[in-house]
Order: sequence, then structure tokens, then C-alpha cells
Amino acid sequence: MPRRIASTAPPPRPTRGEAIAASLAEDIVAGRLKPGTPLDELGLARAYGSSRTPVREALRQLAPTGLVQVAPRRGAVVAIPDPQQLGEMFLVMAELEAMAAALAALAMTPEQRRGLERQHGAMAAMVRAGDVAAYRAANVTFHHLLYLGAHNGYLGEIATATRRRLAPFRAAQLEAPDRLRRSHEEHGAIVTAIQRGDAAAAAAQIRTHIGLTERTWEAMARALRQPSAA
Amino acid sequence: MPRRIASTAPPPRPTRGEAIAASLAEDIVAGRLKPGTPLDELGLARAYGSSRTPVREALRQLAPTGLVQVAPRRGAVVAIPDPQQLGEMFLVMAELEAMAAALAALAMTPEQRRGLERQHGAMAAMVRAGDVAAYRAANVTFHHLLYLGAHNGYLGEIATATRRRLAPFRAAQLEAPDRLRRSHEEHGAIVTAIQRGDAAAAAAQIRTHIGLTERTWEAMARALRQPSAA
DNA sequence: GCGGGGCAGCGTGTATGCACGAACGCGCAG
DNA sequence: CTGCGCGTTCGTGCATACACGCTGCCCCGC
Repeated sequence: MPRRIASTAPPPRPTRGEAIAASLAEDIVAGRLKPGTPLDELGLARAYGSSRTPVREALRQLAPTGLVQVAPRRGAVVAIPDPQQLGEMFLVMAELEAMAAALAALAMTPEQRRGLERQHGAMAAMVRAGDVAAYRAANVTFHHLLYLGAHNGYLGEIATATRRRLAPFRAAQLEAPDRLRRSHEEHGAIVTAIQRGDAAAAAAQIRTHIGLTERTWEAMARALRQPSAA
Repeated sequence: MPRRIASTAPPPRPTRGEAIAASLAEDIVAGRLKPGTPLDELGLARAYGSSRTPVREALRQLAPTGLVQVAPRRGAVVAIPDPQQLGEMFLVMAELEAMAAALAALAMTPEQRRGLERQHGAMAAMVRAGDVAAYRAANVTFHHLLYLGAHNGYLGEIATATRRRLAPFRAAQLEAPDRLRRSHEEHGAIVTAIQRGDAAAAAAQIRTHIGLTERTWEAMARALRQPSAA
């Protein structure tokens, strides 16, 4: 391979700004930084033991990810979750994942299929143990395997970005023990469809998994038609 | 509307970094800056009559859009078009537009439907006149109307970003006069499906319009399955 | 008592200086 | 003649300094 520069992955020694950006992103995704929290450049600089410059780079780097909102000359705050936009993002994410599953059903290599099966099996144990934290982490891996199986790096990029941006608002989603079991069942249906090479079924199953069926989609669309009623 | 901060649009007086970013982006999209061109910070600073700082901000701002690639400690260059990734992006864009068309078919307001129809009609004149430049500009507007009609700002965001990122490589696509006419015909089919409220048909038509039918999709996927043959 | 204008404090936008790291070319050894 | 090691040079990463714009408060006028 002739040395390919990944568009979002500079693997070499991260610069200080990137380190700060990663740290901030993790804090936001994990919910340690609550929406609306002002991100003072000088304060953050002191906190990270650096000057304002890397902090500024970090904030400007985080802005396009949607995790922070920056207003020119007015500073940056942890992104505030506009409920409408949140719904929009869920809808888009469902379709992105559906596309990934469809592609994976067609394009996954035998090794990747085995890997997916293995991951799914490992998650069964976590369900039995009721280990939500482990399942949550494994769930991320599971969906990443789908992206890899789709053999579409760009799709993986935006899907991952969307998923991450929604992460803070899905934190409690798996808390209910029954939801854990159902999630795993849905994964099973997805895996089955993919192994069968049935792209349409895989897409349909994952739409269900995200929790937005065709019906709710249309309902949302219809509701959006008269926003004047708000 | 209770003052919503757009995630990528700071409308107030743009800062110098943003101005430079916009200028660079335009130069790249228009093809005036060719892929691989090194973007020297100091040189750009002199060219824009500012210091390195705003230039740095501009470059870091452009990096996530994919128009430039920056390697830590090694500088930035105008993004190089990896053919495989290009194909991936076309595929994703087709699906994003399909989704937008489907949503638009369901959710467009009567006013928006009239606006779409009007835009389509105006473009007919450009086809007759063979005015490629005008058609290209109107085409962007046409697709933006679709995004607006979908009532999904997030979808519009990433679709616009993808479209812009592909723009430099579609420059000559409409040059053939026949392509102009066919493009307009395809638009007609899309508009018809949308006006009928037929989401599935609208999606299918726009997939055709982007030039990637279900068949080529599967073919690409199949081809991707054996990347070892490269 | 209440609303509007000015003032002060603060934080960001921009400029500049310094130091580390990387790319390039030369000279030397094999 | 070719391959390798080293020094030089360029450019980026980070720190610091300065100035403008914004925000909130206080005071004054009505």
C-alpha cells in the first residue's frame, strides 16, 4: 500500500492540541462536561498546563464534530442538544447504519464474518452476566465491525462521527436489563441476515435496532410538515 | 424560533480565519488549487496579508471537510483524490440524496413543492440555451431545495459537505450537452415522484440520477470483497 | 421606579518570537 | 558508482503580548 493519509486519523505522535481535543471529547461524550458549560480558553489552558494556542486548536477541531458550539468572539460552550436536531440525527444514523449493514451483507470477507460472529457470541455472555458497561463497549466494537465489513471508509467516518455525537444522549439507553437482552436479540437478527447475504433484510433489521421503523419515520416526517403548530 | 446556533454556520461578521478558509475552499472546489499543492502557512499568510495564526485556523478548519490533508509537523496539502475513497463517497452521497428525496416526498410543504417545480422549470430554459455554467449553479440550488424539503438539517449538512467535497471531481461531468439534457430529464422524474408523494420512487430515481444503480452498487461491493487481487 | 446610555472588566482575535522536528543535500565509506 | 550518516535549512508547534469586541453593571435622566 502506497502510504495513504487517512483524512481523520493522524496516527503519529499526537500534537498537544489533538490530545486536548481528545480529552475534551471524551469528557463530553462521557457526560462529565454538561451541555452549556462554557469552555474558557485560558481556564482550559491552565487546567491542561499549556497555553491558549493548543486549546484554541482543540476547540476549533471539536466544533465541526458538533460536540462544542463556538460563536465568533463569544467563546465556546459544550453543545446544547436541540431536541429536533437530535431526532434528525437519529434518523440519519439509522439510515447510515442500514446502509453499512446492507453493504456488509454483500461485501464482508469470510474472516470478517467469523469475527462478527465471535463478537456477537462474546456479547451473549455479557448479557447473561448483566454487565452493562462491558456490553456498551462491546456494542461499539460490534458496530465498528459492521463499518469495516462495509468496506466504505467514508461511510464509517460519518457513521462513527454521528454515533459519537449521539453518545451522550444514549447513555442510559441500555440500563434497563430487558433492553440489554432485546438489543442482543436484534443483533442476532442482523448477524443472521448478513451471513445470509441478504442486504435488504440486514438493513431492515438494523433500522428496527436503532429503534426507528419505517412507520415512525413517516410519522416524524408528517409531524415535521406542520412545524407551525409548535 | 428561539435563536438556534447552527453548528457550521456562524453568520455574524466572519473572523479573518474563516474568511481565509472560505477563500481557500472556493479555490480548491473551483480547481484553481490542484490536489497535492503544499499549503505553506507563511506563504499563505503573506498572500492574504495576515499573520500565520488565522491561516493556521483556516487550515485546521478545512481539514475535517476533507478539502485539505494536514499531517502533524509536516504541513498541509490540497487533498489528494484517492480513487477508492472517491467511489465510496459517491456511493454514500447517492444514499444521502436518496434519503433526502424520500423525506422530501413525504414532508415538503406546498410552498416548497411549488418552489421545486419553479426551479425545475427555470432549468429547462438553461438546457435549451446550453448554458452549462448557469445549469451547474442552478443544480446546486435544486439539490439544496431537496435538502430543505427533507426538513432534516443534519442530513442537509453532511449531504452538502459530501457534495462540496466531490465538486472538484465532477467539474467536467455536465460538459457533454447530452448529459445536460439527461440530467434535466432525471430531475423531472424525481420531481414527479416527489409531487406524487412516492418516497420509494423518489429515492430510486435519485439513485439513478447520481449514476449508481443498485446493480453497480452490488458490483462494487462484490469487487471490494477480493481486495487482495490489487 | 424604570429604561437607556456609558463605562469597566473580561475574553477572544491576531501578531510575533522561540524551539523542536522533519525533509533535503552533501560528503564519506564501502 | 552506490548506499549511508550527518549537518543544514525550512516549516510547523507552542508560548506570549497586544488590541478589539462583547457583556454586564452602574449611574443618570425621565
